[in-house]
Amino acid sequence: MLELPILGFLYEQPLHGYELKERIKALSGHVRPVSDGALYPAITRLRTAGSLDEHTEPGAGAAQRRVLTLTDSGRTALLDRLRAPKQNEISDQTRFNTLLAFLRHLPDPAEQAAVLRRRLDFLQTPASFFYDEEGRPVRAEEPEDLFRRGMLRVARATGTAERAWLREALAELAP
Amino acid sequence: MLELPILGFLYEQPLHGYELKERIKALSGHVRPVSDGALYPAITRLRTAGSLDEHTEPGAGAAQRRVLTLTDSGRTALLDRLRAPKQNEISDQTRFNTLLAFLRHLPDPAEQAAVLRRRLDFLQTPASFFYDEEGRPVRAEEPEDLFRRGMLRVARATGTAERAWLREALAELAP
DNA sequence: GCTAGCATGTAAACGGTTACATGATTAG
DNA sequence: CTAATCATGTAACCGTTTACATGCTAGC
Repeated sequence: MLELPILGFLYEQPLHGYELKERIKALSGHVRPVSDGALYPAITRLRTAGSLDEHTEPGAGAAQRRVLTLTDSGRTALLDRLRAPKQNEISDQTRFNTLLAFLRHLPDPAEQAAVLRRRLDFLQTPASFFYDEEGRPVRAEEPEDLFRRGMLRVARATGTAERAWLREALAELAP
Repeated sequence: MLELPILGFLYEQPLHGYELKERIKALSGHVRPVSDGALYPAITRLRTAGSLDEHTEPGAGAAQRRVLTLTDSGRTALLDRLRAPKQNEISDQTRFNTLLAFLRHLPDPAEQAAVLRRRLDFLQTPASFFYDEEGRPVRAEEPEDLFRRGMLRVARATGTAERAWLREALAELAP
């Protein structure tokens, strides 16, 4: 989960850990801060895997910076992950957002479109939220309580907006 | 994360593990299945904590069922968690949804409203997604690439729908 | 005879949170 | 002088995923 944004941000330019932390936090609207205990081990993993090179630079006040650069292998790893996301990166709202944030790095518009299409297919499968155990659609007014009606209403609005955007974007990518 | 839906579903009636698994999965629109390796240890934790009693019943085909019943202490634990959610249960979409699914169990409408208000306050704080590092609002057309524009557009639509619902719901709860 | 569904569990590995630890610079 | 920001790290703990393990019943 953390590795994708690390690779994604480093694709554009070398950065050190602290900068990565800022940017990853911004990706969630400054809502989900990245803990050091998650970030630095993730960097170490990627470095061990050969995706990252590092060199130190004097810090702007404070400790030495470990500036991280993406290797060719790291660049390939990023593109592979963007091209072939795992199913939970398609179905999970938050993970899919992370994917979207870096999808522009995929050089081929057809490959970008394929990812969007997977998400659209997922949002269109009726195996979902809006159907009860027997496959009957659940009406917005049906759930017994105020709160479940709210869940349904918000989920519907979100789905509608996202499907509309995905269709437009797909049209733009494959004119 | 798993403990809340377990307590929530058992609040209504005794269930065994397999049934809990089905219901928790349905809560996510059958998208996020619950693994046994998460469910059974979670049940054990809650039983050890005194939130659950269990007795066995013959299964409908196959193994014996361990039917779980909420204790008084478990009932209190659930209500406490609903009354005073942690901040990440307010800010995280998925977690907040889980909260909503069981919020009807809180007996006092004023307490229900307080939870909705926290979510509304969170959605209204401008420390968010839609503002850049200097606090300036980001326009929907501004981001450089198609995909980031999509993220923004969908996030906006979602936020608008949810805020509208929250305001209506709050009006209904405190007439 | 075989597969899908019912039903429960354990163990290893993984990734994340929280807490601990250090230390320099800059703005109030 | 002191708090915030910059900057990096480790260690204990926790919950989840994944894989392994077992076995019965009902329908094809």
